[in-house]
Amino acid sequence: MVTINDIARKAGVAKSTVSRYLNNGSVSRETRNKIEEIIRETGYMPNNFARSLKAQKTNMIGVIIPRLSSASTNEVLSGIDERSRQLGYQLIITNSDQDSEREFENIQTLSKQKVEGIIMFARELTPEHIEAVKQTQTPFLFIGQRAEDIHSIIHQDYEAGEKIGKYALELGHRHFLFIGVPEKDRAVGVERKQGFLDTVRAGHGITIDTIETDFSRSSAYQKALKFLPETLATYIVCATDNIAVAVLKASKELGYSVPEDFSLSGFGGYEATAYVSPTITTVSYPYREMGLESVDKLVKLINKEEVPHVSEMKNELVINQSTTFFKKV
Amino acid sequence: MVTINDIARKAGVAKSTVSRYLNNGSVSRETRNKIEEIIRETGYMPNNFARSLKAQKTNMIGVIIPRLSSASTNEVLSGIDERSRQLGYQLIITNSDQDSEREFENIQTLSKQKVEGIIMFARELTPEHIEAVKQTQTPFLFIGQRAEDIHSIIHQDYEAGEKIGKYALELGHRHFLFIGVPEKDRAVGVERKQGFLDTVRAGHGITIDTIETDFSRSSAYQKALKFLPETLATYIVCATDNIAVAVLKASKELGYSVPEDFSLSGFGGYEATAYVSPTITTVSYPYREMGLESVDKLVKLINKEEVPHVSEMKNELVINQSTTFFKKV
DNA sequence: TTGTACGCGTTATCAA
DNA sequence: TTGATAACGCGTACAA
Repeated sequence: MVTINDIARKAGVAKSTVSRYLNNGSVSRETRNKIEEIIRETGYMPNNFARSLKAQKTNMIGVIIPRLSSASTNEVLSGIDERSRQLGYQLIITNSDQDSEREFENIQTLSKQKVEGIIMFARELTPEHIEAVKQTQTPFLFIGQRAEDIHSIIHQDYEAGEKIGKYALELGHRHFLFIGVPEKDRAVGVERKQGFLDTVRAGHGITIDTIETDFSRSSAYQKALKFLPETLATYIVCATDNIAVAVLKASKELGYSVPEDFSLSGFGGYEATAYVSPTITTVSYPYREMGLESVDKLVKLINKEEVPHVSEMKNELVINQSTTFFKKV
Repeated sequence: MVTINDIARKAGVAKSTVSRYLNNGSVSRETRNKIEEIIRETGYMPNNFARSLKAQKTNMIGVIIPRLSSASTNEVLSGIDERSRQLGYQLIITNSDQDSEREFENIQTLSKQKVEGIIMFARELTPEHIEAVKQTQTPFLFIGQRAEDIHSIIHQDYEAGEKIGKYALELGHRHFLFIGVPEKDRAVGVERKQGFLDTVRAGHGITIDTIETDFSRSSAYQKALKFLPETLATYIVCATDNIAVAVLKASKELGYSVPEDFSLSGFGGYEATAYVSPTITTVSYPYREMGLESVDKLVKLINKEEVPHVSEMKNELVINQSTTFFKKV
């Protein structure tokens, strides 16, 4: 490897001079030219580790994501990438494969890398998670789940549930089926659902059935093949767009038509909802903006500025073709 | 920051002893216990930079991707993540936003980080790219595009095109429309297309029209709204699954039914092709395996082992509902 | 088993 | 403007 020493020797100057050239640039024209030439010749590149070691700063931000193949995650990630780049931070993205053990590991790894801050996409939040984060001295930000004592940035999931509930009632529906996910995920499994339930429960003559699945399309599809023929619901609320896409698929397979036989909606606002037929009514979440904001917030944390414990991102009902007025049958 | 020196002082031993404990572990029971306790108390974590600086090894692999929101990219990435984890490498993922300048930047950045090897998802490959890579002393691997002088791992795109061509001919089709992408992307824009063209051209009474779009769904959708009413083709070949999904969407919008009015196929084998109706015939690419193999190959490069310049990944025709026999109209 | 001393590549301080 | 030197945190000969 070619080091600053090599450059100095070949240029016939002290390495401190080369260093000065590299940073301030305040050197004489003559030596500057000489150094520039040697650097070009040798293809020298400063060693970031030595630099970080000295400067006690890495300019790196660590990100922990649950999986690499999620549309929403990637949107947020894209926002994180953009903003951190603007701010001169280098990103280290680690994947936990939806496994808590690996989440702990990744927190450790990133701490050892001496990243200046960590952003973690939270799924379920156990006491061990909180503990692991507190151990770390590194500024920390959770995305997606509200956490005690630790800063977080979340969606208004309860409100999103309310929006769908209100909208469905307005359409005249009274018989609902909610396809949810496990409650370990508080944001999606509890709040989103509760917002919906609290809203529709307020009405009269309402029936609400509930089914639980996971975040994968395939599970939702399999389950839908079973429950669709049995349900009396005229409006099916899916906890995510992926689930909605899968249920729609199963509906067609079984010969139902949406929204004639029942209305159907999701949450998220993924691109996929716009490229199926009918297009799916959903609540659009500002994923990219969330990524931008999360970096802003983390950087404030790094700089020890005051920031609110929880930041909430607003969302928006998007009405598409998959929902329509209740028709008496 | 708590360093190995602090631990040593508090434990009343030399830092070399602590270091030995950290690495070999060969210390007396007594000191071991003492050190362990102090480390637990202080939450000490070794500084990876100092470590890398000393060891001249970072155990990091750099990855350059064109964008964060691509299904195929993420599948490959997932494979890369899995294998590099198994092999004890830490991943640094950087995003180039489909911009050549940023690709060069990222190559630089990763080199400075002293990653041991770089995997880059290639889009278009210019002489500047080749030059930038050669500048770097870092072992380098291109994914997705064949490159002179530089190691690469690619799909059998030409063969994939052949498969679709052969299949379409067998179904009795004679009038084709190929929806392609710019030729800057040699793999998809040239080879995939050429494999198809060379195959169907061999027959008689064939007509082939060609349209060019980009990789986004929205562009393909907009264009499809225009060309679908005009085309006489009975089989539409889309260069990617995303394009196929968009064309299918436009077809429905316009009142056509697939495959009754025309057959339609894509390339890639994305999950999305299975969750639309009709499901889309495609060629399934082994993205995840490609990720695994690319790490294997890069590691061999790092260890200066002999490896073939180009590795090819096989693919497979997947027949779904969007294609059927040609029916005389 | 333990401790001393040095070097990894860089930057910062201070004197020349 | 330049150069000598110390320091960042760690690992490792080598000596004790």
